[in-house]
Amino acid sequence: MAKNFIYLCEMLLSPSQENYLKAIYKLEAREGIATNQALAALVEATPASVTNMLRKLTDAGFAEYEAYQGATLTAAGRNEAVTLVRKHRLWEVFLVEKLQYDWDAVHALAEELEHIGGDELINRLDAFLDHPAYDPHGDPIPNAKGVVRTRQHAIAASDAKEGDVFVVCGVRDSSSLFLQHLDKLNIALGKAYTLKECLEFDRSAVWVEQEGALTNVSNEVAKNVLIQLTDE
Amino acid sequence: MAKNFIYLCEMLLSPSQENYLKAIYKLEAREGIATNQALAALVEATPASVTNMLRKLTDAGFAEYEAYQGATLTAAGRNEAVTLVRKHRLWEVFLVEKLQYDWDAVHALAEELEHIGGDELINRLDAFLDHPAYDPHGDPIPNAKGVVRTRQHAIAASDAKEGDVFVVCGVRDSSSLFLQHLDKLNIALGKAYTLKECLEFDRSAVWVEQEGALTNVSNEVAKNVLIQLTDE
DNA sequence: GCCTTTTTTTAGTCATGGCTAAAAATTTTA
DNA sequence: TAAAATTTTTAGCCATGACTAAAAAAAGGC
Repeated sequence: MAKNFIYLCEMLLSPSQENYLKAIYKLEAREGIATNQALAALVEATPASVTNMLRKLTDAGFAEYEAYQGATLTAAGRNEAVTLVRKHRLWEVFLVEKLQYDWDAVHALAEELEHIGGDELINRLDAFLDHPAYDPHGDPIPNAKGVVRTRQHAIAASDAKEGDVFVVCGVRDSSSLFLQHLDKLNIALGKAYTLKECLEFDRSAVWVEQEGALTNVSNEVAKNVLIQLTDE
Repeated sequence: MAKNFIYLCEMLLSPSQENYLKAIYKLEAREGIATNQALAALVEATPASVTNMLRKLTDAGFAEYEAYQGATLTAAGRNEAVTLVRKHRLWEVFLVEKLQYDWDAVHALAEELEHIGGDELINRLDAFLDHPAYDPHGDPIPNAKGVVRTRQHAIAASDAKEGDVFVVCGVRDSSSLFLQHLDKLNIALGKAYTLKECLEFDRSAVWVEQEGALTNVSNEVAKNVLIQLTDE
């Protein structure tokens, strides 16, 4: 009877555990493997705390963990992580679209909100927001089944060539500092530009808006802006 | 310098601490004094845990607490508690109005959401919802300054007399069980009725809807339904 | 292949917020 | 007013999730 209970009762994760799963998920995507140290940096804890938590997540069946080999997610763990990403991004859409927050101010709040409630809440929020495909930073929102559609044809703006016509569709850096810098440059998601000129000296570039306004974009900025080339 | 920091840095409360403040607030309103035992029941903990927490809240300046005398809130504590009530009720409005939840299903979620974020978030939510005055259960929502407008002229339906015409404006019991029972009786906030007959035998009553439908309402139900008598 | 450096783990602590069981204080009853 | 019942507190314990400092393991340099 007690054994049955274990099977019937869905495993509950603490917010802290959820953050670790999300961190492993991000690192798997970024560098293939989640080292102890990288995890410590992401969750803002010490490596010792990470070891401790990884053991728990492994015991609970959400991660695979071999000493000195780094962590990977199990199917269950990946599922949790994707759901968290979904929740995070949907709340960001809500905060920007409905509560009129600036795109650079929503991360911390979404980080709190993503731990609330279960599938019911998030699916209702999704419907209320009209099933958005992207969050305010251009990142794709996993659907209710956990499928993440990867952004097609997106490249870093630093890889564009003179004469290219493109639309800004995402950012690599979602920090408030970077996003506010884009605001100052008048660069926003969905805007179209033509790359007028690449300057060899500092690898910066001159972008032309459709209305003719010129923007000088440093290579450091361009590396963190994602674009889609358009046909013409 | 360190001393200044204390003055400048707003005191942060844990979710658990916030729940205690809310509980004291409710008990103060309901019975004037918050006994240790009543608090234990409300926050679902043991009296020993309550003693423990009350000492912390007293040290932090949010409650006054004399051994064996029960707890009261300080101005700071009351302020926190009212803000929590405001957050709770605004989230309930959001869940019912925007996410189409049933009124009997929102309490637990609002209980989680009320601990998220600060004034900025809740004031934006308030504006988004168009500054609602009442939550889905008819309870008044404190404004941004912490002013709670008490419901005027509300009485228990069990105090109505034969021939009285009234509008349902609130409930005393927000449990899912009771609210679903009201659903079955077709009783909802804002609906108008005439009290056709009081039955002496079991103190139940017959209500007539404007469209003529009859509802038999037990005294137990009537005691938990709040109404406003209308002129005619 | 050994020595140094880096990474990870162990061991021991701490704060939070619970718990139980027993003791103490208060209130009620007779 | 004294005994009984209730309420509150104390004392000691537990789990979670952090931390530090030291030990151990792995990786790199030569």
